Amino acid sequence: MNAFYLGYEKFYVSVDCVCLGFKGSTLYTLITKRKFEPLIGEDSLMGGFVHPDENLEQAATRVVAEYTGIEGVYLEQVGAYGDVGRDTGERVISVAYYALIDMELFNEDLYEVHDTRWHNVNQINTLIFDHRVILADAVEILRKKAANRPIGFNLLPEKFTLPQLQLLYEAIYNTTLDKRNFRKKILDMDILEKQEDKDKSSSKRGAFYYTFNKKKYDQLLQRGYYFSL
Amino acid sequence: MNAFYLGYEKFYVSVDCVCLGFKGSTLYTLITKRKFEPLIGEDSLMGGFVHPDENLEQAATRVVAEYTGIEGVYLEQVGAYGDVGRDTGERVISVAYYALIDMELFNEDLYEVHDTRWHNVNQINTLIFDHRVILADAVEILRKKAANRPIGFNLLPEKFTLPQLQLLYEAIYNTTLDKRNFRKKILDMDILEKQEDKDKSSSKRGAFYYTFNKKKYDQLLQRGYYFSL
DNA sequence: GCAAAAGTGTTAGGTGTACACCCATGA
DNA sequence: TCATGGGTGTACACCTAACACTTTTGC
Repeated sequence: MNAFYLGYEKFYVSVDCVCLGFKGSTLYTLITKRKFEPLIGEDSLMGGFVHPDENLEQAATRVVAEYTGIEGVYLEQVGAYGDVGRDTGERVISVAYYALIDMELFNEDLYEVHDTRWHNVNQINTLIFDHRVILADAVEILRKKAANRPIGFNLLPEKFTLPQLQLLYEAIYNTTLDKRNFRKKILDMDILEKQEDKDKSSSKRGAFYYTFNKKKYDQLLQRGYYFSL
Repeated sequence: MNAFYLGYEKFYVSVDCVCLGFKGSTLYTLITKRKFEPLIGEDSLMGGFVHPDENLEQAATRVVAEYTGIEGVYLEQVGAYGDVGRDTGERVISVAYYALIDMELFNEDLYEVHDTRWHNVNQINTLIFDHRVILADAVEILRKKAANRPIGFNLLPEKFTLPQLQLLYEAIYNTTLDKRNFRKKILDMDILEKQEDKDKSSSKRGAFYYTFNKKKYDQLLQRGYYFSL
């Protein structure tokens, strides 16, 4: 116990998690109804207080698992939010993370348990406190990151098609991309494995499945290869 | 007072500041000797505990002013660091910022007051706790940011020369740049104002001074102009 | 007059972008 | 057989990167 520290105030510290998912051609984020006062019942990001025995990222992992049923998701820190009046109940300093969720793994039983729903990222209205800012910052960081690192795969099932992947990037960047240019670029990176089978759910002809080859990706990274989409 | 919050633990929250400066052709960072136990006397970033009545950025501004004598520096958040054992005294969650300092404004009286010194960023050895990681992360973020936003000017005096500016970018990216290409690119952005007078300190011929035109820069930003260096 | 840094244009190669048609299949 | 989405190659414009010589001036 160090005497020096004693003169200073302590704070509640929480983590707030932006859970992002992708389905069809739109990006979704999970929103829950706040369970306690103040602002009980209002739309909110998933949050929780940090425990004394866990790191920040562990806390975020715990919260995401609690609300989605998925362990070990891809997490990235968005930043710390500590304005004096941001939480209208008490002074709470929050560390925000975004999580990339494969929506196929989401446990739908939890919809009721926590009163959650997936919302189109571009159609979010009011959220409590500064959660809209956190959401906007998270999406912004995802955009930048996705432009140099192939992290989008975390939003897709293990097997996905190129049209699906393109729709994902179009949703992230909120734009449209040229099919031929997109395919050329992504295939030239040599980090995808073409599968034998096809997804026939969205067309008669069917689109070949691909998988992300993380081993190849890591090798290329080490050789200083620069990815950009 | 909300009953719900009461069940949770509170934490010490500090800010740690990476003060970056530039002189000659090298990037410097300010390092201080820690003033209290544990690890008293060891090399450390500038830090301080957050006060109940201030935001995180205000805390960082306060700490930077305390150690440099400069108010209102350019600040950017690096992230939150909260591993359980990171501070070997108590559990402290730290929010890190980097500050871009015009070294000409630095108050040298403070060298003694706080036992500080400027060190070449590339020649930092051991720092306490996770401060080396914080420093590395800060420089990394600066590099990325400097590539799309002309923030380097915050490291230079109001009037600077193009050779100086080039040396700055070479220091940030740790590389060498072609003089003609660099000048063309930066002048084409149309955010610099050529002055009448020259800096004769580094050559007989002298190099023209320039100033950064923030108004023009903001206009271009609003028009969606994309900067990149 | 010479040393030392400031300043100045052009070209080739590569990268990004625009663009249109055929293919496979189920209904 | 036709409607629907999957899959493929090329040409041009632009941007990046490489490169060498002249100018100024204090000593």
